[in-house]
Formats: sequence, C-alpha cells, structure tokens
Amino acid sequence: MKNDVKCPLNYTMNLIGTKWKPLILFHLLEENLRSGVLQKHISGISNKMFTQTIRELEKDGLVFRKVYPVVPPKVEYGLTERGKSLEPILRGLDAWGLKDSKI
Amino acid sequence: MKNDVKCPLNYTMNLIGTKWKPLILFHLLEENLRSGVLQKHISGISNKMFTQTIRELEKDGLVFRKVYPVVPPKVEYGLTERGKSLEPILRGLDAWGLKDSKI
DNA sequence: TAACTATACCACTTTTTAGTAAGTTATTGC
DNA sequence: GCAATAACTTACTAAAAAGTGGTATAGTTA
Repeated sequence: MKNDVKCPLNYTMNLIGTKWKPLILFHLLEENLRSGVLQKHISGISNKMFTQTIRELEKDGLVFRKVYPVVPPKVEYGLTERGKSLEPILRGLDAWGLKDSKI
Repeated sequence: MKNDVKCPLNYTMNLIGTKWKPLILFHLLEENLRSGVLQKHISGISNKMFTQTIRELEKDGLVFRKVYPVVPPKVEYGLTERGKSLEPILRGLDAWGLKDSKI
C-alpha cells in the first residue's frame, strides 16, 4: 500500500513510525551511548530488534554509528543533525504521554 | 512484550503509534467529517482498516462518533478534547516531514 | 421490484513485525 | 587450550497488522 506523497505526516511516519524507533532516538537525546548501554536503557527490546531498528535509523541518517577497532568490540551511537532535529517532536510525544497518563 | 511504564513516550506510542491513527487524527483537526468523506481524505486506506482504526481511536477517547438515525446511514467523526490536545504533535510531525523532505 | 445509497461487519489470506535461541568474531587473561 | 567479552548475525517461529472480497441494512428513487 503506497502512502500519500502529498501528506508530509506520512513521510515522517515512514521514518519513525514504528514501535522502537522513537524510543531509541529519545534515549540518545542527552548523550551518545555505547551499544550495550543504549540497549539496556530500552526496556523490553530484544537484541534482534535493537540491531535491526538502529540499522534502519542509521540508513535513514538519523543516527550515526562509530566503531572503535578494539577487542572486545566497542560501538557508539549518537544522533545526527537530522536526528537531533526531531528533538521537539520526541519531547512533545513524551510530555503528552506524561500529562495524559495522569488524567 | 510489555512496554516500559516509566517512559511516557511509550504510553503515547501505544495510543497513536500505528500506520493510520495519526493520519486520521490529522485530517480531523480542521473540522468534523462524515465517515465517507474522511475515508476519502485518507488516500490508500482500506475500508476495513478505516473502520478498525477509528474504532480504536473512539475506544481510547481521542475521537467521538455521532450517528444520525437516517437511511442511508450518516455518521460523523470529530476530535474529543483529548484528541485535540494532540494537535501540536500532529502538526509538528507534519511540519517536520515537510521541511525534511525538501532537503 | 430492483437498483442505489452510506456505513460497517465478517471470513479469509497475505504481509509485516517481533521474539527466541543459537552461532560468529578476535583478543585478553587464566 | 578455553572461558569471557561486546556486538552482531542468522534461522526459525509466533504474533500482529493490513488487505480482499463479500454481506447486511432499509429507506428512496427510477
């Protein structure tokens, strides 16, 4: 099913409209994190979904990946400028949930 | 998989984090619409998904449904106060998509 | 009386998303 | 030699989301 190109909202939802993407982006707002640390922050995510989701975010240029050539591996993730530009939206979603869940 | 109750973002995504929900809400921002008209605004949605999605929005108190007892049926949908409180977020998502898609 | 209307339901199938569990890598330290 | 490590990767399965096509309704109009 094709999306309506005329609706930018659709464009946005295609980029971040999944279960885990907003969560991962949100947890990177404050600081870059090592792969394992970030994953532990996202309660409930499976190893597979984490890798898969962050790969897509990377492919879409919302997240960057920095690999340190050491053993054992060290990988760091952070937001790109494009990713950072989502900050108001992510905070908005979070704030709305906080407020609404108290009603 | 349970969601992290501690993260309000998760709460919000549970309410509107699907393919069609934000679209439907967005198209109701300006005015209440008859079922058929609304559905035609959402390009690509199937009849079944429309009904199913709007039922959930109604159940969650984001959308109200007004039925006129006439034949053929007339049904109107609109945003509740709770639904309207999502306006900044919906517009934010739309605006972000518009800006980003031009880069 | 038969077609038309707007809305919504149901059964069924396909597609997408998510979860589990195991295996891979290359080096350190015992 | 072998376990421990961090970050994946793969094969398989389960669950959720979405699509298709058909049916019901009951007045109005032709």
